[in-house]
Amino acid sequence: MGRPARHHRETLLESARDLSAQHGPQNLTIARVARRANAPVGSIYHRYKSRAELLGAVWLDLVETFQAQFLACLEGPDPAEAGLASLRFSLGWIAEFPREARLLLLHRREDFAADAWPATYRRRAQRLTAAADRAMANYAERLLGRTDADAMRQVRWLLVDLPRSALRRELEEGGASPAGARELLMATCSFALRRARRQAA
Amino acid sequence: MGRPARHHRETLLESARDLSAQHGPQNLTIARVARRANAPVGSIYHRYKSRAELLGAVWLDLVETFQAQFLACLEGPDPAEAGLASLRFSLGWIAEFPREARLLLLHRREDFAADAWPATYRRRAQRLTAAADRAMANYAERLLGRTDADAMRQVRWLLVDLPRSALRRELEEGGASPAGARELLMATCSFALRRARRQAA
DNA sequence: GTAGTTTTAGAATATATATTCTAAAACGAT
DNA sequence: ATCGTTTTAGAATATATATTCTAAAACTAC
Repeated sequence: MGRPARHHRETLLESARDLSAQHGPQNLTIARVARRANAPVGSIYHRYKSRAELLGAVWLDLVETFQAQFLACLEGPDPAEAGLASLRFSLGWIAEFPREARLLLLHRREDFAADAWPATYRRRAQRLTAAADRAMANYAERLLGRTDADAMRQVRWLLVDLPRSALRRELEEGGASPAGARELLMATCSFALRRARRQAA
Repeated sequence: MGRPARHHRETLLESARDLSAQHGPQNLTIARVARRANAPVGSIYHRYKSRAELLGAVWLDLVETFQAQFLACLEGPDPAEAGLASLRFSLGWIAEFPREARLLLLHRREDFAADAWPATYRRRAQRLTAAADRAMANYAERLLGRTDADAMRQVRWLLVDLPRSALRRELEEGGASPAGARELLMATCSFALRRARRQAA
């Protein structure tokens, strides 16, 4: 069976995730991961073919678990209410996993060396965007009754960008938002969703 | 007077700005700037002490000119209307200077090597944030009648983050937003500003 | 023309970091 | 115990890029 492993994929991934959250994925170095995990660099390359693959694993793992739950929120019967549910889910998620949230909200896919990913990772990423596109189109059809470019854009803004703008600041400032700020966010999203639907009708 | 200069601060800065907008400031290399400007690297170091100083000049120039105009929009008599005016200004600005807008919207100050800036640059940056803080506090007082942490947060979200969420997508998708998306943005911001004021009263 | 100055020009150097490589350790099976 | 295998361990290598350095060019003033 060979020499027993002291350093496993999962623990190395955790070190990489923590360090990426702390210093940003661009500044992740293999040497740092090694130091944090008390592992030699050789062991890291034994588990991951390259830095790009390690960073890709961080990103894909995170996005796959987050996105699945996020999109599930959109399935509710009333689209406007479902949109708010997805926002509530996000708020809860970043409270529960602040480190992971930093990674998703404060950095972009390219910061995780996406242009050097192996083919399998590219396929995983494509599946993610395909699933998101499907869900967005489905949601657009239900909220606005159409799925043209304009509709997709509105939906993406309503569900992704608008909430993200508030969550970002929540993270950068540290603690959870005060009551007033959160109320304002919810009310605004609620208004925007209902107005979009009203205009469509 | 010495040998006449073929490469001036300003033209080198332009090259750096264009390349940063195209490939991201993190990926700006001195060699690339040299090639783009048809200048030897020595001439670049003759004008700028370091890569950090060059990137800092890109960022500071941009933010100083943008922020001054942006904050001026907030001076109007009716705070809610002034907030919308600042949004209109931003929309016009990114239509007029799409390359520069990429830099401001898609990247953060740290991406411009802010941690290695010389003291003079740090001071310029401090002046910028001080001016922004003053303007935000002043605006918060006018819109909400208070300037505590909660109020500041709401104002920052209303004036900065919320608009930015839409402008970001506008840039990433290329062309200007379709009519529906822009209407939705304006209506939402208008609602949010007025609701914040209403709640405060 | 000579001296002084600024700028060009790009080669040489330094440094950081990803990646590879060699040797040995630690196990199971025979 | 020996062999085959997996993993550790970290030194050696490769590469990219910022920065420095030396020489010369191109001007002005005298």
